This record gives sequence, structure tokens and C-alpha cells, in this order.
Amino acid sequence: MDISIDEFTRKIRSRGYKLTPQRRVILEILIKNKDNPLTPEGVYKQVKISCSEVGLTTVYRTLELLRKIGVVNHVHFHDGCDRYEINDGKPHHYLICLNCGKVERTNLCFIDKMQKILEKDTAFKITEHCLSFFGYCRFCQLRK
Amino acid sequence: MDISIDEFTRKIRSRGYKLTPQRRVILEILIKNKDNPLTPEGVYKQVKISCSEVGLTTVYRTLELLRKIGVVNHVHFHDGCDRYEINDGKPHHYLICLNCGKVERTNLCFIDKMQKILEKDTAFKITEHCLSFFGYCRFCQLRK
DNA sequence: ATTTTAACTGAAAATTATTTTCAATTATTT
DNA sequence: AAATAATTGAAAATAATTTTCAGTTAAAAT
Repeated sequence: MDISIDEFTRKIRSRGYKLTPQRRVILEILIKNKDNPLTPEGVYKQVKISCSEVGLTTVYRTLELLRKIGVVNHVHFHDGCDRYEINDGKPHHYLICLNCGKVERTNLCFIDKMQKILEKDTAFKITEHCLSFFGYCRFCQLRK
Repeated sequence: MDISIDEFTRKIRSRGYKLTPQRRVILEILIKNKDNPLTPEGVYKQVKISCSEVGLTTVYRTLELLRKIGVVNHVHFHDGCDRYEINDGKPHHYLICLNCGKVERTNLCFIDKMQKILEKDTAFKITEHCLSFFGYCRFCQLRK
């Protein structure tokens, strides 16, 4: 379920948006980091490494645009900043160690089932969700 | 599983913290708003209404302290600020309308089960989680 | 191909949320 | 009642994000 540039181009243009080089570069970086949700600042740093000139403001704007058209998910690690990751259609849940900050990703998921029941029960049309677990990783449990 | 002032006092003192009037007032406000996660600013406004003089800094510090001792949960609605709610031991999941901003709470929960399996699988010790659903409420679905 | 136009960009300024600092105060222990 | 270590709050600092606006550019129209 990975997104291709062609598909992305279609998605962008069909909504009256333009496919700019900046948007392309940002998308590529998110694809390269598919297992690692990035902050806007993080995306910006990687853009700079790949030498392209893209402003931080544009990074913020592009991430929000990508979220709106369903290409990325919004993730929170309770550390004071937003993170974004490519939406590959798979569940994307995290285990965040409150001690060392390590982040593990898990695919285990009851959420789809839960979402369907919720939609029936509440008449909400659910388009996104965000689930993170906080606690202590196996190493920090020993260290404490 | 509601928290009493006595229990709170014990929890605070046993860890070497002091039970100050400010902490008491903030706790009371969180209890009064048990179904409605508040931002630090939101807590601060309510403190002011009830006439008590408590600084915003103290609100921030107290909320973080309460989270550390397990009295409140940390919640995110992807709107740029942190929210806190009393931890009553029950699941606390939200449906947030991306259009009108309405927040519904649901008790439906597979999370406990998921958490147990995750702990076994990953050797993580999970102490908190945060789950929110985003989408469109029944009214906004029609309006769009 | 050229023109047109509405969308887009980026630097700087503004805003908002949160954290730090530090001197004065206060809850609890002795 | 005195000692002490934690706590408070105002102000300053920091960090994340948004807004503004003049100049640029992708894509539609000619």
C-alpha cells in the first residue's frame, strides 16, 4: 500500500493543489522514514542534508496538507511536538519509554474492529486515529 | 475508583511532596471536570473563577506532578496543546470532529486486552496510553 | 508557445505554549 | 517554635507553530 509519486501527483492535482518540487522532496523524505515519525524540524533537517532549499514554513504547510489529503498520519509522543509519518494503510502504534525515550513500533491491532463498532454506535465517520503506549522498556525496568 | 482528598494526600506526602492549597484546588477542578480533559490554560481560568490565586506556572507544574503520580492522564486532541483529565481507572477514549471540534467520549475498549498482549510480546511495562479517533460527527457528515 | 491566474514559497514578524530562573514563602519534620 | 527542604509566582527565556506579504511558479487557458 505504499504511495507512488504518480498516485501522489494525482491526489494533489485533483484537489486543485500544485505539485511543487518542495512537496515532492518532503514526500520522499517521509517515505524514506516510513518507520520513524518525524517532527517538522526533523523533516527540515533532512531536506537540508539532501541539499534542497526548502523553508521551515513550507515544511509545516506541506505536512498539514499531506495530512488533509490522507497521505500522512499525525502522531504524538507527548514530548511537545507534532510528528508525521507516511500512511501505509497498516496500523501504526508506538511504545514510548518514559525513561530512555526509546520508541518501538507495533503492528498488533484491535483498532480496526474497535473503529467499526464505534462508527456503528456513535454515527461518527472516523478518518484517523492516534494510539500510543507509554511506560518502561525492558532495559529501563531493570535500571530503575 | 474516584480519588478522594485523603487518598491524594497520602499519595503526595508518601513521595515527599507537600499538600499545598494550590494543589488541592487544581485537583478539585480536575475532579469537577472528569469528563472533559482540560488544558493548563483551561484549569487556570477555572481556578481564577473560583477566586483562588494560583499562578499559571503552578498549574503547569502541578499537572505534570499529578501525571507522574498517576492521578491524571495526559490526552492529546491534535490541537496544539496538552490536556489532562482525572484518571478514574476507566478507559478514556475520544472521538474528535475535525469539522466542528465536538468531542465525544467513549468507554468501549479493547485496549486492556491489547495492552496485556503487547506487554507479553515486547517486555515493555506499560503505564499509560493515549487513544483518540478523528473524523466527522453525525452532523458534520451531512453539512459537508 | 505564451499569457494568465491562482496557488505557492520563504523570510521575518507575531503568536502561543511551555519551561526556567530566582527570591520570597510555606508545609512539614524535628 | 525553629529548622529545612519543597513550593510558589512573576518575569524572562525558550520552543513550536502560524501569519503576513511581496515575489515566484505550476498549470490552465489562449
